[in-house]
Amino acid sequence: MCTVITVKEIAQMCNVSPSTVSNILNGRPNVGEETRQRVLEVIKETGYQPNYFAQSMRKQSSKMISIVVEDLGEFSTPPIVEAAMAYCDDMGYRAILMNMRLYDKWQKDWYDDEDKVKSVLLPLIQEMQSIRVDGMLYIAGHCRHIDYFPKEFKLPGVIAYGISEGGRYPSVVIDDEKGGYDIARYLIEQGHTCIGVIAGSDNNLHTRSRLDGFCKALQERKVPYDPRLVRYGDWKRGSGYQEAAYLVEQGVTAIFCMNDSMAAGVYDYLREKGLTIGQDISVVGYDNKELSKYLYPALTTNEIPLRVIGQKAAELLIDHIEDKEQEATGGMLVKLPCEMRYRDSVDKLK
Amino acid sequence: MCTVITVKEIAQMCNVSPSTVSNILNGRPNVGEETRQRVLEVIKETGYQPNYFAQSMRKQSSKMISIVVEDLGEFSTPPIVEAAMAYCDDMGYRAILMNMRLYDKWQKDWYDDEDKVKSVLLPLIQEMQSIRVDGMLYIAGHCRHIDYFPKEFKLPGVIAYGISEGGRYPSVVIDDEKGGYDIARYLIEQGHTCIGVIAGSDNNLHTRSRLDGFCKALQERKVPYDPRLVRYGDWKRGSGYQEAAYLVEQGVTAIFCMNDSMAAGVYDYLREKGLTIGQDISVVGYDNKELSKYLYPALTTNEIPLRVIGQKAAELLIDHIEDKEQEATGGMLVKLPCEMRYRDSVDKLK
DNA sequence: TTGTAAGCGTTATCAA
DNA sequence: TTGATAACGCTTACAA
Repeated sequence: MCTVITVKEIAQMCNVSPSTVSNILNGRPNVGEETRQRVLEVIKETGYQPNYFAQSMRKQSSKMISIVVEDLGEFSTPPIVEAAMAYCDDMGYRAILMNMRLYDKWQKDWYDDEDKVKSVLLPLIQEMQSIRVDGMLYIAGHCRHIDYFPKEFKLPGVIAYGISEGGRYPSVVIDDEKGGYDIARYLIEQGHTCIGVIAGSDNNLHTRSRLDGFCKALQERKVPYDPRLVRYGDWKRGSGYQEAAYLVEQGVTAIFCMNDSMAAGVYDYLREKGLTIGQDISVVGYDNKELSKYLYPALTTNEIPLRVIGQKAAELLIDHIEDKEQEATGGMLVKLPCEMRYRDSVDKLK
Repeated sequence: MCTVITVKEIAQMCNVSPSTVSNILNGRPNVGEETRQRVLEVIKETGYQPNYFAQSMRKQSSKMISIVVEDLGEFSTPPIVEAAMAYCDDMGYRAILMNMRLYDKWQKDWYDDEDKVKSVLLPLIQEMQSIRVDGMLYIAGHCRHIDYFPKEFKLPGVIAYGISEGGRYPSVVIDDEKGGYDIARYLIEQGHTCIGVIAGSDNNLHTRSRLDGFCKALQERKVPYDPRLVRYGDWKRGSGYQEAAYLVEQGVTAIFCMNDSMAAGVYDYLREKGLTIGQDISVVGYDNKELSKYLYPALTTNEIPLRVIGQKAAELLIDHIEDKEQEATGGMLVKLPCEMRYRDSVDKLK
C-alpha cells in the first residue's frame, strides 16, 4: 500500500492547525504569507494529496460524473467517450466509466427486452447514487428512444446517440434526415435516378429519418420514388449481399446502404456477379468506419461525427450540473450533421 | 439533486440505533431475527444505498481499481478494457477508467519523449492516490518496455500489452515469437520458400520477437534466411504499399506483414500491378482487425487475443491486491498465444 | 491571522 | 441482542 499523508500530519510538521492547512489548500485569503509559504513548501515536499472521498463527503459534491455506455465494444462508443472525457478533464470533472456490456452479454437480444436492460441499469443507478456522482452521461449503442430510468432517479443527465423518451433528458444525436438527404442529392447530381436503398431494420430511428431525407431529395429533384427499391436489412454484411441481388435485378444504377458493413456485402455480391463497383453500379455507405477506406474501390460514405457528439453531450451535462436553474434544457434535442466522404464507389452517369 | 437516505434515517424509522442497521447491512450475526426483518423491510422500501465514500473512508479500502489506458482510441484498447472490467465486475471491484489520450494529443511524437508521457501520467498518479484506489491496471497502446512510474508510487499494479522495465510489475503480453513462427511455418507448409517480410519499426518489441520466431521456423525447415527480404515499415498502409514494390521485385512468392494495415497497403500495390492476391503473391497480416475480413480476398492473419489479455491482467491485479504477501509475482511475464485466422490470401504453391 | 470544534455517513469497539 | 462512542480525513463556522 502506498504511504499516505494527511492534513493533520502536514499541520503537525508545520506547527499549525489542520484548518490553516485546509485554508491554504483551498486558496482562502485568511492566512499569513509567511505561514502560507512554509506550509506550501511542506506540501510540495511530501507530495501530499487530499483524500478525495473525505473531500467530497464533506463538500457534498463529488465533481464526478459517470459515463454509462451500453457497450464499449460498439464501434461508435470509444470515440464518443474519448471526446466526452476530454471535455470533462478540461472542466475539472472526473469521469467514471460504467460499461453495461449489453451486446457483449446478449448480442441484439436486448433490443426489445426492457427487463434485460433494467437488470443491468438498475444496479448501476444504485451505484451512481452510492458514489454520489453529480451527473450521468448515457451513451447508447444505437439511436432509439430510451426510457429505462426510474422516476426516483433525479440526477442531471444527458443522452448521447439516443433520444430521451418524453424529453426528460437533453439528447445529442445525428441529423439522419440530412444524412439521407445529402446522399440522395449527391447520387442524383451524379445522374442516378434509379437508386436502391438497403435500409437498416424497419422500426429503427436511423432508418426512418434517413429514408425521410432520401425521399425529400428525390421529391425536390422530381425523381420518382419507388418503394419497391427500398429493402430492409439487419445492418450486417450478409443482408447487404442478399438485398443487392434483388436490387440489381430491378435495374438500379446506385445503391445507398445505411451502413458500411452492408455496403461491403453489396461489394461481395457485385464482385461475385462480375460487376464493376463504382462503374456498373455505384455504392454509398454510412458511418465511415475504418473498413470503408479499405474496401476496393474505397467506399463513398457519410461520416458520423462521433467525437463531436461526445463533446457536445459532456458540455450540456456540465452546464446543467453547474447551472441548476437551467431546467429548461430538459427537452433539448441537438442534431449534429454528418459529413460526406467522397471516394471511389460512385460514378457519374453519362 | 436526488434524495438520499442514510443509515441514521433508517435507524430512526425503525427505532433502532445506526449500529444495528449497519450490523444488518453487513450481515453480522449479532442481531435479533425480528429486528433484522423489520429493518430489511424498510431498507428495501426506501431503496437505501450506502454512501460509497463514507464506506471506503471508514474501511480504508476502496474496492476500486483504476484502469489507465494510453489511448482509448487505439484499436486494441477497448476489448482489453471491456474484458478487464467484466472480470472486475465479477470480483466485486469497481473500475475507474483513466484515459491518457496520448495518441489523441501527440500522434506518435510521444514514443521517445518521456517528458510528454510523464506530464500526463504524473497527475493521474496523484489522482489515483487521491481517490485511494486499491490498484492500477496500465494498458499500453503498443508493446514496449514501460518505466514511467515514480519509485514512491507503491500501489499494486499490472501492465497489459507492455512490459514492466526491471520486472517491477507483472505484465501480460502476447507471444510474438510464436506468432512469427506460426506464420512462417504455415507459409512454408504451403510451399513458400522465398518469403518477404514487412516488419514494423526496427526497434519495436513486436517486430524483434516476431522476426525471431520467423527465423526459427525457417531454420527448422531448412529454408535459407535472406535478410534483404526483411523491410521495415511504420505500421501504416502506405509503407505496406512501398515495401511491397521492393519485395515483389526480389521475386518473393509470399509476404508476411506485421499488421493488417500494411497488408492492405500490399494489396493496393499488387492490385495496381495487376497481380492476383493469394495467387500470384500470398499475403499474411497480423492483428485480425475488423478490416481484414473486408479486404478482398479476405486476409489470412494472426489474431491478438485482446479480451484474454484484459481478463488475465485484471486477474493478476486482483490476486495481488487481495493476497498481499504474494510479492513474488513482481517479475511475472505472461505471454498469451495469438491464433491464426486462415482466409483467402494465401495459396498453396504447386 | 489562527485555532477549536462540529459534522459529512459509515463501521468497529466495547459497554450495557 | 443492542446501543453509545469514536474514528476515517476533510472543510467550515465561529471563536480567540
